[in-house]
Amino acid sequence: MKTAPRKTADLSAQIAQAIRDAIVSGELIGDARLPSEAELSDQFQVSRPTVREALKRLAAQSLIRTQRGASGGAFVNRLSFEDAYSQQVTTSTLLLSMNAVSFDTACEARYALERACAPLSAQRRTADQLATMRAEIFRQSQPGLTDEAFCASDVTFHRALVDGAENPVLSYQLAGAVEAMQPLMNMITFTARSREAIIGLHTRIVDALEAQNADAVDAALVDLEHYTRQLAQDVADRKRKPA
Amino acid sequence: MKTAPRKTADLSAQIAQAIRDAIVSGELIGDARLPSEAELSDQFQVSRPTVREALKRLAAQSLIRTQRGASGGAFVNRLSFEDAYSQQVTTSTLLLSMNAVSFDTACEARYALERACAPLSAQRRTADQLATMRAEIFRQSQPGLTDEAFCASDVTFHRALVDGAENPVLSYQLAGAVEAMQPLMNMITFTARSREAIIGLHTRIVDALEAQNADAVDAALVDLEHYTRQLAQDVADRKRKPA
DNA sequence: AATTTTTATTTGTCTGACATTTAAAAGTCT
DNA sequence: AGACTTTTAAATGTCAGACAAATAAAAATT
Repeated sequence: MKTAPRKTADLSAQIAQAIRDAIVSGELIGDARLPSEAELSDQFQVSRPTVREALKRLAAQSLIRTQRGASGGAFVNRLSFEDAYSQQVTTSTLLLSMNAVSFDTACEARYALERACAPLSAQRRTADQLATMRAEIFRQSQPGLTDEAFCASDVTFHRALVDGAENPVLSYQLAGAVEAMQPLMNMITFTARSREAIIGLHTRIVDALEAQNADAVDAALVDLEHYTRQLAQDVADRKRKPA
Repeated sequence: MKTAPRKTADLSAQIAQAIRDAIVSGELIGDARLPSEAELSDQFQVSRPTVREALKRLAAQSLIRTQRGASGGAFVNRLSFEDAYSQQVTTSTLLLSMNAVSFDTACEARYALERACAPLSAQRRTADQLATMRAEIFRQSQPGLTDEAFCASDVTFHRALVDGAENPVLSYQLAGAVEAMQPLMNMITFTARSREAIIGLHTRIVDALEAQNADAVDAALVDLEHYTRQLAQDVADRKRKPA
């Protein structure tokens, strides 16, 4: 019999967890300096390399940063929205690419979340954000644009839509959903006609936002979702039964 | 003049990034075995401790796992929803606690996202999820429940609501928004009367879900958001001008 | 007083060793 | 031959001690 897996974690993992707990519980406040590696070795009764492995684990999560030199050391990071945002994007991207999430599932999630932002965006969008969106629409209408560039512009457009809600927590949460879709979107080849259709829907969205008409934004997003899923469906069909 | 900050990253960070890129780009596929630490030392021309620090960084992001023993080594992790989920929760929790996000901002984001799930949940919720929600409502009605236990039950209730959408990507994205709010919610003291009101709203939500009435779910969520924000407002007022 | 030099501290990196775990190979017995 | 035990080799985990490099503070110099 194997009595419980006995998951004795590595020392470095244990130490990382102990420090992480201290940070999460507020025992170690932002910008506080941790003891030096030598002191931590003493405290935890392990060697310095082991302590260092623990610290690198925390650094990988943006929980601490390190500085060399006198009065240097490891400091508790005041997690910025940017840091959290980029972590969110890489995690989401990997999750979508490695877990074989269907395009429909990802797409459904993305548009459900985006529609959640729409009413707030319609209410609060700034002139600046409207300008960004119109600029991206213009870019999307340029002939000779690669599919990748079209997708990248699409991401920028939708990020502006999300940012319009003027809620950093929403922007952060949505970052993953929107950007992680990009690799999936890149599998679609956009014909001139489909680009035109998307640009038309984007224009409807901006116009509705400018008019602060939340219902119209929602309706346009619903149409855009359907159209996007239809495009993906066509790609799948064509693959199954090529010309 | 300082020409560009010259952020020469640590060797371990560079190596971690190189391997990360290989994973993200699909060059290293899931469950693939990385070269041994000794081989990596050779390839990157650094010492083994440096390689190990790099590997620990990747392990902290659940990108790899390591196994000791003969045919052991570092393997590319097939990122599971659970892993991504827990990372999402810790990042979100830290972000909310360290960035002094206002209760209103967090609450607005949370309910906006939850309402995004509501229509899908109303359509797809299983009997199992409804039962979970009703069980939590019953637990919430028990007298003598601590505020913390009440909050925890609240989280379980809302997670069931989100899971009802039967979209793992949505569940993953929402995990952070819902669970990260818990520390903020814990600052609220729930009177018998406010608990009763919340339980009433929860019941409205479950009933509407059971009836597959999306609009009614949405309306109940709107009411719940307003009520929650009112409670937080009361706490803030009471603190400013105590009895 | 301002500038330069020195010094001490701390992280970054290396070398080499040993401990521990684990799967596979080799050996042994029935 | 087949099942069991023992040995072995490969890999990660951990340690100790050293030196390099960066950096801020202290000391010395102009």
